[in-house]
Formats: sequence, structure tokens, C-alpha cells
Amino acid sequence: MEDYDPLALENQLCFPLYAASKELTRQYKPLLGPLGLTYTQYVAMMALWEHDGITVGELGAKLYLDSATLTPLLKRLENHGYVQRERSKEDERAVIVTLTDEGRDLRKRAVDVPFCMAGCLKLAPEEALELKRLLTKVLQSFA
Amino acid sequence: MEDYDPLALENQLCFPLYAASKELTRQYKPLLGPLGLTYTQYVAMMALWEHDGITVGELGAKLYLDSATLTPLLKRLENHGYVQRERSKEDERAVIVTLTDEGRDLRKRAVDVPFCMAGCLKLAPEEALELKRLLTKVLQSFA
DNA sequence: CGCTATACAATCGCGCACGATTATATCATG
DNA sequence: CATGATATAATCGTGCGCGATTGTATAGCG
Repeated sequence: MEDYDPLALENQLCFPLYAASKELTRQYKPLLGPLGLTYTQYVAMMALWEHDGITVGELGAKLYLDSATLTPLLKRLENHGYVQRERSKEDERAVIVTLTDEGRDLRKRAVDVPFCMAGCLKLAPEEALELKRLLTKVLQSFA
Repeated sequence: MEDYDPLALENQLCFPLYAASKELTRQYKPLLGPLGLTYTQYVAMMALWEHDGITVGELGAKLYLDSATLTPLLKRLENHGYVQRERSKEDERAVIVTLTDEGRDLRKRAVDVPFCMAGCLKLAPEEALELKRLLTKVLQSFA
């Protein structure tokens, strides 16, 4: 290992992580486009399908996003008719995000998306699990 | 596994990939800021330190980026004095990207960056290798 | 040689992503 | 209860990221 180059692209761990993430969201496009969603809007909807009626801050904590990203994104989802945004009565600082009927119905049209992605991801099931475990570990090391 | 939810955020492989990539570039910021680089500019410089004098298209192939992203990015690097852009004499369609002296010198100030990142990434060496292998495999499945 | 097809970079438009700031509401504390 | 501290979302500015389009240069082909 005498001539190991720490700055060679080939020797990076972070670069394939960065590149794979970009390529992945590109793969989602043909699946999400018909639903009128970008990838980030899709993960926001996933969070809301699980936890309807949470605040912008709570949503951001789940998605690792702040209000600078979420506020305009949620306005776009609102314009699409998928969510509703309203100030909390109990705490006027917080904004509650609620699914509309259309937003809830969208879930049915999205259930095939994870299955399609699993198909184009050429990993053995145990490799996919190990990858997820390692990525979660990386993510947690930045807590 | 009767009530397995394919749309739960917790069950996604792609979401931690997306989130980890974002958090990672955030970790790079304090290291790259003093060098006057963003993360994408940094990987572009890594590619150029290895292959000086390549075209925008060749650079894009290495980084999985197209000219819409690279042209403005390279102009910023040019304004910083790190690279030079000039039309190829042999093929006037192509633009050659060349490092300046300052761009080459920057490499010395960047050699510690991968080491610092390895430190904040709390993975065992064999886990890091396995993660890199799996990410590369994902990336190649989109060839 | 002329003419179409292809290649290449640049440009445009839109949507993240985020550090920093701002405005408002709530909390804490004396 | 008043006032400073904290919390929350919105806003602003900059830089990706990319699909689509444009303009120019080269290649291919009759």
C-alpha cells in the first residue's frame, strides 16, 4: 500500500454514497412523475401517511430537513391538493400538516413504488439488509 | 410479517441512502469551507488531480454529472483560480478543463480531508469496505 | 461536395438543500 | 407581571441537480 492515494476518487467511500443517492432519485423519477411527486415530496408523504397531523418541525426531524426546505415543498404539496397547512391552535408558532382525502388516496397509487425500486436494485436480499444497516449506522454517527 | 408496510419510512433502503448522503456533505462543510470548495467542487477537483486536462464530458462521466451542473460549477472554480476552461483545438465542440498552479497546490491542503472524514464516520474498517462495495454495486446496476 | 445526423457544451426553468436571518409566539425567571 | 431567552416557521441568497432546449462543430453518407 505504498502508493495508496487518499484523494483518488476510487478510494473514496463518500463519493459512491453521494453518486448512488443521486442515481437512485433519478430512478424514482419515472415512478413518481405520474403521481406528481418528486423524491423529497414522496418521502414527506411517506412520513405523513404514517403520522398525519404532525408539525413542520416534527416532519423535518424525521426527514433530516429544515423549514427552509420544507416550507416551499409543503406549499407545493398543498397546491397539488395533497396536504393542508394550518397554524396550531395550542401553539401559534407551530404549523400542523394534515393529509387531504386526495393525499390519503395517493397512498394506494404509491404502494407499487418500493416494489419496482427493489426490482431495479440488483442486490441480494441479505445485501440490501446489510446496506441498510450500514447506512443507518452512518446516519446515527451524525446524531 | 403480516403487517409489513412497504411504504413505512423505516422499511426503506433508499431513504437512509438519501439522508446519509445529505448528512455526509454537511460533515464535509467545515473541512472544505476553508479551501473555498463545496462537496461537488471537491470531487471535481479530485477527478482533475487524477486526470488533468480532460473535457467537461469526461469529467461528467466520472462524476455522474452533466454539463448543466458542471458548466456553472467549473466557472466558479475558474473564478476561484483553481481551473482554466478552454475550447479544444482538435475538436471545437469540446472544452478542456486544466488545473492552474493554485489548483494543483490545493491538493496539499486537501490531503487531510479524507482522514478527518474517516474519523467522524464511526464504522469499523471492514464495515466501511463492505459499505463501499455495496454502494458501488448499486451504482453499477444503473449503468 | 452538400446535407443530414450526431456530439458537445451552454443555457433555461424548476425544485431541492442549507446557512443565516427575521418575525412571531411561548417560556422562564426574577 | 414584565422582560429577556428560547422555540418555531418563514424568508433570503447561493449552489447544486437535472430534464429539456439551443447553438455550434464534427461525422457520416450519398
